[in-house]
Amino acid sequence: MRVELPERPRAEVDRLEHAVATHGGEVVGPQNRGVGRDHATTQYGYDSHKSSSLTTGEYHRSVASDTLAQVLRERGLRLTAQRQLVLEAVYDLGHATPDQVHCKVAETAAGVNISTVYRTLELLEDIGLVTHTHLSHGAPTYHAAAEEQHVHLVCRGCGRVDEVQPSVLDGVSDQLARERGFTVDVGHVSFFGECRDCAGG
Amino acid sequence: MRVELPERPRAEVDRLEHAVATHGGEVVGPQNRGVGRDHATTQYGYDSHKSSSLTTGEYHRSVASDTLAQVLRERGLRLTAQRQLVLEAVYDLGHATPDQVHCKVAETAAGVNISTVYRTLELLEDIGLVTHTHLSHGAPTYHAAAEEQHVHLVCRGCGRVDEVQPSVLDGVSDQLARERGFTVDVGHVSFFGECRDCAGG
DNA sequence: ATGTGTGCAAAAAATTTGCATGTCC
DNA sequence: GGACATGCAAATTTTTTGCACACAT
Repeated sequence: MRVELPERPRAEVDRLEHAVATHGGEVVGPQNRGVGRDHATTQYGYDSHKSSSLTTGEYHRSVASDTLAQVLRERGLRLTAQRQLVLEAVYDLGHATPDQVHCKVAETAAGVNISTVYRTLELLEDIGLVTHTHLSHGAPTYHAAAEEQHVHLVCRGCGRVDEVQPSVLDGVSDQLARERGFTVDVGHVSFFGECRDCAGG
Repeated sequence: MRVELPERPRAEVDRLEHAVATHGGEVVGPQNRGVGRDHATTQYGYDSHKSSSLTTGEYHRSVASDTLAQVLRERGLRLTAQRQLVLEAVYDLGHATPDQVHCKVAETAAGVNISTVYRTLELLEDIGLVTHTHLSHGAPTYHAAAEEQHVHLVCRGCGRVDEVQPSVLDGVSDQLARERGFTVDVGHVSFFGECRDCAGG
């Protein structure tokens, strides 16, 4: 199922190169470039998926690229294609497990390793660009540490994750602050329940 | 660190026996009872920890025993010492990972297997006696599916989990129901943030 | 040029499953 | 007595880590 890096996808690479604002060489496709397959394992590869409509993902992405580059530079860290791809994936997916992020990234760059995804998610969280929560079951899900915070509505029926303005919590958070001295982090609230569609059934 | 089943702890076993309302034989301490240690692995064992003050845990526990026995019977399932111990552990711990539950159970019955804990937690959740959520980081935490539901206040600073009446959500849940048709499960809400003590620092 | 990041493989941790045996009803 | 649970071990799955090599700066 993996792509062998037959060719580099222009659109994607171009954007990356631009974002990195660097030399004109190869941005991605690291090790063993020319090597056929020395030891059976697949190396870096590309694929030409990725539809480019002007989704909110797109918007976030470009903003993110700048922010990412900037924040990394500040901390003496490096901007790599993998890091950008992981960040984009998180923005695109909205809420995703490390594994889902990996799959998403793999659509574009098949060779990116899962451990890199883990390491990168951790880094991005450190930096403050993404956060992780635990929606419903199992694995942790990562999502953008959006400037505009939102409250999650997780449906137990269909698993959909919807969002609403954190302002719905104004009353509650005031009350909790007053009565308990507890400051609610409204950017990390999830309500579980049943959505309209599932309730109808 | 494991206890070898030198003797059975009276207090605990008594309660179990009573709850099970069964014969007067051994309630716990299954396989290899008399066997010294045939194959290196520790078998069932007991310990005499467990302080018995009248905590809310105690209260929950007795109520739970009845409920558990009853619900199990209804579904043609069996009441076992393991199941009771796991349930008690969940009540006592408040919020705990499968591993923590296992440790707690092990304080009383050292031989209970971790896989039994997993299986039992799943069963208890099925039955509706416990629920699991994902507080802050890492692993899932199980807690009693209390009759009186409550909202969790999880402090990111000290990790403390406080609880408040779900009534604080009345406004929000009404609003969400009206505007989004989303029915909030108020028994499973967690707010993350900073508690009074940590905010002071 | 050089220190950082990545892929890879293996280790560690967490969770699940099959099976033989023991036990609840 | 018979079905159901449990312990145990092994299989899976998820996450972490050590290392050598490549690459961003």
